[in-house]
Amino acid sequence: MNAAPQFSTKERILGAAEELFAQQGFAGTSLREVTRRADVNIAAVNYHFGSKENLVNEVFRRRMDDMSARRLQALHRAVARDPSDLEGILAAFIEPPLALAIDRSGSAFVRIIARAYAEKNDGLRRFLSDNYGHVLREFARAIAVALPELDRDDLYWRLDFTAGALTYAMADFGITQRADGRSEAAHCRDAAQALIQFAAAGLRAPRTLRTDPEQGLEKHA
Amino acid sequence: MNAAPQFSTKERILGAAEELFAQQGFAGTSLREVTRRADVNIAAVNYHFGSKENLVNEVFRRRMDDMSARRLQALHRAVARDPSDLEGILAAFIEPPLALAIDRSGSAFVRIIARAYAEKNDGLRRFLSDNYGHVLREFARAIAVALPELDRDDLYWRLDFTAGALTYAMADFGITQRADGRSEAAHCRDAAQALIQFAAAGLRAPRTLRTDPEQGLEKHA
DNA sequence: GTCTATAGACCGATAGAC
DNA sequence: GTCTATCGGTCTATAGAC
Repeated sequence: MNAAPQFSTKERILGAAEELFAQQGFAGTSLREVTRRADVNIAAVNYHFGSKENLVNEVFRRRMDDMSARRLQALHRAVARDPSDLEGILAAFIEPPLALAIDRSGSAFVRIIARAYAEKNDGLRRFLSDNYGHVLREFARAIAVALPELDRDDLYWRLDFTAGALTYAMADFGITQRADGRSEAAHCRDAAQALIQFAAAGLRAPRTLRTDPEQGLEKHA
Repeated sequence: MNAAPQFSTKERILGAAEELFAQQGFAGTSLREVTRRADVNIAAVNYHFGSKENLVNEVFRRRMDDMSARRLQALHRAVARDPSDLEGILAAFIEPPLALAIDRSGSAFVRIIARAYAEKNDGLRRFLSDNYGHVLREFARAIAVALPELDRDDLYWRLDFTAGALTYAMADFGITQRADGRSEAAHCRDAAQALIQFAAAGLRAPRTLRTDPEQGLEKHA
């Protein structure tokens, strides 16, 4: 279960931190646990990363840079092929993170992403928004081109819904369980296919009618 | 910012815990912070709740019982009116939590739900599944009746996606910001309307075609 | 770069007086 | 039911030897 010893101290710390953060969250994981699993001295983490917060950021950077590049590359390929191919755009958004989930080395990371969204007030969220917000904005632009009739508010809402569904599916929450005969890889492909189908239909839905500001949800208690 | 002093010690602890858990997570919040904000003695939390874990459970129970009852009541009303009214079923699922988000007293709680889904390995998840899992199963049954053509796997996937989108929207992650002129209540109604429209279209999408197990997502590195 | 040792603070939980 | 005081343990971070 421990990180392989042929990697550098720094790499071993990153790997151990990724697994533990995925299992227990950031606040719920101590540096002592991390260094114990990585089989390095407790002082090494401060030598290599300076602080726990910076270690968290570096755990993200190691995977996110690659994942964002894969998403944008797939997006540009899909748009060059056919700018109105909504399914192609969605596949570019959805498949790279789910492909990462197949790897043993990346499966912990996708659960970390879900945790990051729940840890709302951290510097981590600013770090993610600053460093990777442009990816989401580029997808929003491509979808606006593919669906020119789509209302701007609906576009943003629905892109958020898609991201939420993806995050949720990646973290394998929920009631859908992998069938016994189906491999992990096949399960992820099923998820990607199902989500592309679901999100494409949702994005193509008729414009949402806004209710009168006076009425609507009943406020209770 | 502190809880009003006319409430009992127990209520004040619950209220303070709810706000802090929403902001900082469960592991990230200490009982000392909770009792400081509630303006009660540190020993009171163990007297009234026994342990931190049990306090977490009670924070949930206080809101979840009511929310689940509202969801099921709305579901039964919608199904009695028209068993094929998918939008009505979805409204029964989506509106009670978003209505809770409007209340000042409940807005922290909806963010806690998102945290609960991210805190994967706790007893909390078992607690939620044991106590409230039947609600989700009842919605699955109603949707299966409303959409008899819908494939069983697709139903479960798409219900998960809807729950993920709802969780994400409630916690106001994502890029959709409330417009300056729009009230919090109107914003929540917008979210509910947009999500019902999105999820209904997604659920009505054609059956997802499963790929051949041999091909699919490229496994990388 | 890696170690030991420790500072300085905070944690959850409890005992026991009132 | 509420308080003070405290136990035994944890934590992040750092100083300084090697």
